[in-house]
Amino acid sequence: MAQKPSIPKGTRDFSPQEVARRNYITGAIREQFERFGFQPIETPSFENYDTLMGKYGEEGDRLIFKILNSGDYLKKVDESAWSEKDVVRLTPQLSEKALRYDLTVPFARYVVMHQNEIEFPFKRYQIQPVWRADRPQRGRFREFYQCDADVVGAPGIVQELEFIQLYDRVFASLGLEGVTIKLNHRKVLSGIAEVIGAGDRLTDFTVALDKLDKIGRDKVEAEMAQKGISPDSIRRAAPLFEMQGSTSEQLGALKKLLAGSAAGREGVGELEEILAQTEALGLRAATCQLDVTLARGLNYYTGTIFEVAAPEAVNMGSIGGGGRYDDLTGIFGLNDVSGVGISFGLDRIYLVMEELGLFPETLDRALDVFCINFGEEEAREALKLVMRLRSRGIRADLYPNDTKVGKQFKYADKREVPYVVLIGDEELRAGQFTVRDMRKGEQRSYPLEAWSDFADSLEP
RNA sequence: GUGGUUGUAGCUCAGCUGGUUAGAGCGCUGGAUUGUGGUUCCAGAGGUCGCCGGUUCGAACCCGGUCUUCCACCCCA
Repeated sequence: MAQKPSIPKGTRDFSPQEVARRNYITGAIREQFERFGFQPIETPSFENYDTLMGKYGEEGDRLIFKILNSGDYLKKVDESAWSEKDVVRLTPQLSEKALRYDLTVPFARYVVMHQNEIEFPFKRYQIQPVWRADRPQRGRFREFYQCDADVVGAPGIVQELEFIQLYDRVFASLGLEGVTIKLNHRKVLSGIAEVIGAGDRLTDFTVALDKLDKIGRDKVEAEMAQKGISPDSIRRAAPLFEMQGSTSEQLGALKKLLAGSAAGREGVGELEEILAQTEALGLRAATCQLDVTLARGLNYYTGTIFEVAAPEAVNMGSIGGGGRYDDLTGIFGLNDVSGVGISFGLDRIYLVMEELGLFPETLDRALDVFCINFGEEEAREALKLVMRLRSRGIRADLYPNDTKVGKQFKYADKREVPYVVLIGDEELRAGQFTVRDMRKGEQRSYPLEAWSDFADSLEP
């Protein structure tokens, strides 16, 4: 090892403990996904360059990891692009593949490619890593996992209700309380822009509005003005900044503001219905609330928009998000297929759970029974016992060689093994094995042939 | 992509205005205890001070570059 090895910026190794904890989270998510009727699919870690580029906006294109062509990758480069250092023209000549940036676009591609084999409505889930060439921060990595569930071919608001329930059940099963599911509607946003006379500035308007709780009203108004939204429009948007009170009060204010917009009225109507029915169904761990400043993923969402905020006690951005897109597969040539979906951010949920101390201690235990090795003859008997216990589904192991007993115990202690079995020459002569309960510090013996009594005594 | 920040033993961190042999706690190894971990006591090992270059008689410390960490933007899970 000439140099210290390292891993790329924004990537991580995962220890056994971390993998156990990550599996605990994905296990809970997977279980609920399946319980709600979703089926798993997987897609390649890299896609064709053209499949991904242009799907996430200009910012997204910048953050996509491009894969350099193999072989003589300069062969196809055209001279003028090269001499002008024109990156936009050059990149597609150097790269024909790119790393998956999210799970939604590959899913849309999948649906289009397999449309004749799929039963619609198609409910799929997908738990895979994605890559972004972003600058890392806490809870922001260049390689991270998304856990997505989407439905295509299912119009109407039943799916929206289902997704709120799904979010809630996952967080409830993880013991993660206090998360907030924020809800908004693309048509509400475009309706507002329309009625205040900023319909042509929808994106600038919503991007600025999104920052309201972060930078405050004055700065939001300043940003809107700076983006070319007229003072009159900003003045007419005033009710938005003053929205307070109960959900029904907010909905009332929205309805009033949006009276002149058909799309806006439709959006408010859907939100009202979703909120009312969610109220009726009830939630276990999360709360659901209307948030008109929520403006994510404008590039493709066309209906409901979701974002999940971590509990307030934890400083972490969103731990999930999603929404409805009426025509996502349209970009791949399949029109009029409606989709709606949500995503869980595994890596961020991990950080939140760690900070709140929500991981069960039993996750750190990889062995139930551990046998001390006293030598060849004793080890043969121990191995026989180990195999019997394993056949009963008990995680059992034998120390590989007969080093000092103290050292073997220390190893068992570090591994947090609850039961240590001793088969030394004393036990061998008596035809017994001794079990030490490491937590209680008590020991008892069983006849060798009564191993199943011991197995029965272990908690399932 | 912009601005800032961090890096010293396996881990968490000290290290004065630049001064000779870089420290602590925890962990690790051995012993007290050759069939008993988690407590205690004793001893020991372990460091190109992120990396490259510069200033200086002399650099962990100052300067430049680079990598990394974290933070604020941008954006987002």
